[in-house]
Amino acid sequence: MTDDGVQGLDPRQLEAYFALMEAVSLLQHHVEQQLQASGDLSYVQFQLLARLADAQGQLTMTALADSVVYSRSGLTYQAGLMEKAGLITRGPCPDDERTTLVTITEDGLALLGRVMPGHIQVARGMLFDPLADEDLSRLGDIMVRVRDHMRSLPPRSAAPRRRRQA
Amino acid sequence: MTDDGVQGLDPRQLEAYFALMEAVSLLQHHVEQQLQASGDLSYVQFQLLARLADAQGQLTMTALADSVVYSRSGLTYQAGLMEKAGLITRGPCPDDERTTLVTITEDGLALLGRVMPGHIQVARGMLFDPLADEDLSRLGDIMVRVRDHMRSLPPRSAAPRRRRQA
DNA sequence: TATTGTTATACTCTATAACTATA
DNA sequence: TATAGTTATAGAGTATAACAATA
Repeated sequence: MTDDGVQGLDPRQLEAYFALMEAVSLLQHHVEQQLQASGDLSYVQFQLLARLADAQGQLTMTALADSVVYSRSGLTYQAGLMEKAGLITRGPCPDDERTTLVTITEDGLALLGRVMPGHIQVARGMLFDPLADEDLSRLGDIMVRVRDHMRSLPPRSAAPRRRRQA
Repeated sequence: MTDDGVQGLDPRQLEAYFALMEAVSLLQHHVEQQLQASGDLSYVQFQLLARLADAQGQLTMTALADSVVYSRSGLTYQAGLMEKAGLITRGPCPDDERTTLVTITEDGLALLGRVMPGHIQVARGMLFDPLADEDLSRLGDIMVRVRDHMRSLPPRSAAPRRRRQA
């Protein structure tokens, strides 16, 4: 809270932060190109497929939007595209008539499987190659902890700003 | 998912990779909101200002575009906005008449300084808080190495796709 | 001929607000 | 009244290609 360096962050911290942001930016760029080339998928769409696969194939729109940090209308847009492409289907939910259940199709799963190898190869070439095995363990351990911490912070698809007048 | 590892990446590597991507996505989101709120800046614009400041205030358009991984036309667009906002100026280069030199203004530097504390605070709250000092050193060390490796890979503003017939 | 930068254009993505329907 | 999802819309951002000027 005092101010040595920029607001109490020492140069070591600053460097770590900026290196992280830059590295991931570069990685994202390449990954996006790979996904586009190999499966005509944007990164968001890839994420959506991955989440669905990870959740036994089904999620509600809201759950899906939350899991990718996304507005619901944005998800509706993407879901429209992906449904048209045959990667997912949308259907009613037996428990709650308001809810839409998104289901990944066979084609969606197949595409995910087809795209994954190249995706991973990019990650390996850019991220893992320059790291020793030990580094990787540490990085994994650290980032899992960080991610879980971040997840525990308040989300955002829920109430961007309303909820202030009854 | 299918198993026996996805293409030779063991689950540990996969988890590290996805945790990294998700954490940085979340971080980016919050940082963007902070920049917007505190300085009416997009993250790209923040990066541009930071690069310029880091380079003693001046860079050519191409150098700037490269340093942010950006198309030159995209940079022209952003530079237009930022010039209009008084954050940078563009002028001729004495050495090479083709080149445009981008210079950060006093206002640009001031804005960068004004925005930085909050920016860092977000990074601290989301990234550094859950980490021990030791973790931070490791993360910094690792990511600097990774970033430098990535930088050493072929860039991209130079020749997007042409250069295939001489 | 190659390179720097700009322009024109077309398109994708994203979010906000208004709306429908259920709970 | 609150929530799930969609729609309409408007705006920001990005890239590609064509272009002008200089090297």
